[in-house]
Amino acid sequence: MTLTLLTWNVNSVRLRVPLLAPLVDAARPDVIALQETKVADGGFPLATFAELGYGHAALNQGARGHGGVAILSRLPIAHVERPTWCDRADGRHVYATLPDGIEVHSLYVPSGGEESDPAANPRFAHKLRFLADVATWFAARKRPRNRFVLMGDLNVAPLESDVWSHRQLLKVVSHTPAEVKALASLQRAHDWIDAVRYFVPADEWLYSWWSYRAADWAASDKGRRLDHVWVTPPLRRRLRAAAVLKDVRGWEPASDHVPVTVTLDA
DNA sequence: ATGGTGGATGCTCCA
Repeated sequence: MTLTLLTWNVNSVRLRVPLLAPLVDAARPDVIALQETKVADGGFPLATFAELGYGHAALNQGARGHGGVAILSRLPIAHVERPTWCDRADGRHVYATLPDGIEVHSLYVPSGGEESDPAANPRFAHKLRFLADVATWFAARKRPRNRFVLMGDLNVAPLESDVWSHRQLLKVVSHTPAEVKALASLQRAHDWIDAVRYFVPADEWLYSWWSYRAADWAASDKGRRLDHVWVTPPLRRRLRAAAVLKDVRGWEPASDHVPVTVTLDA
């Protein structure tokens, strides 16, 4: 028995409905975490997910037309929470507990705008504060036996091999030293294990996002690994597989992010 | 140095 978890920034869940059945066929996830659903809770395509076998849902809609996160599950979920961060109810976090006690999180970190100076760019300041506040919260909840999975668009590519050019992206929001440091603090806050890099060595390039602005995303291959699955130490020995579903970037109509999966021994 | 695309909304913001 295994438990497969999938995270995907869908960039509008309604537009991605035609891709859901083929994705489920390809990845067979038990739990799906979505970000950037861009839909009010009343408009969420719950029936589509139910038909595919995901009859359990936890939603946190975003501001009108933006943000929004969700968890869809084959298994019952309980204890659903929808934290707000930085005093903004903008639908960036939802979490719930599976029947075996694993707590799964779907998190959408602010992208941070263009300018990489927090004094000049309030969006970047918000991103850094968001990461720091989430880190403080997880540190306060830390218990040695916690079995947590944190999935989502963390909007930071931490390793040199997580971007197409470390040197050229040092001042580009998503790979600046300030963000990488903030993400590292979040990772330390609960001793999170990067479940994808657990299987893919740090000297191998790995991306989960390719800009819409490239004429040919596959040919230029200027990607970044912004989407992550982390687990707490009690789940380490249950890690069985991880995958970044790069092909999905070519499925039309495409999101600019691809799904990432991690499989645990159950 | 610049502009490039896409999504939701409604004549612009966000990523």
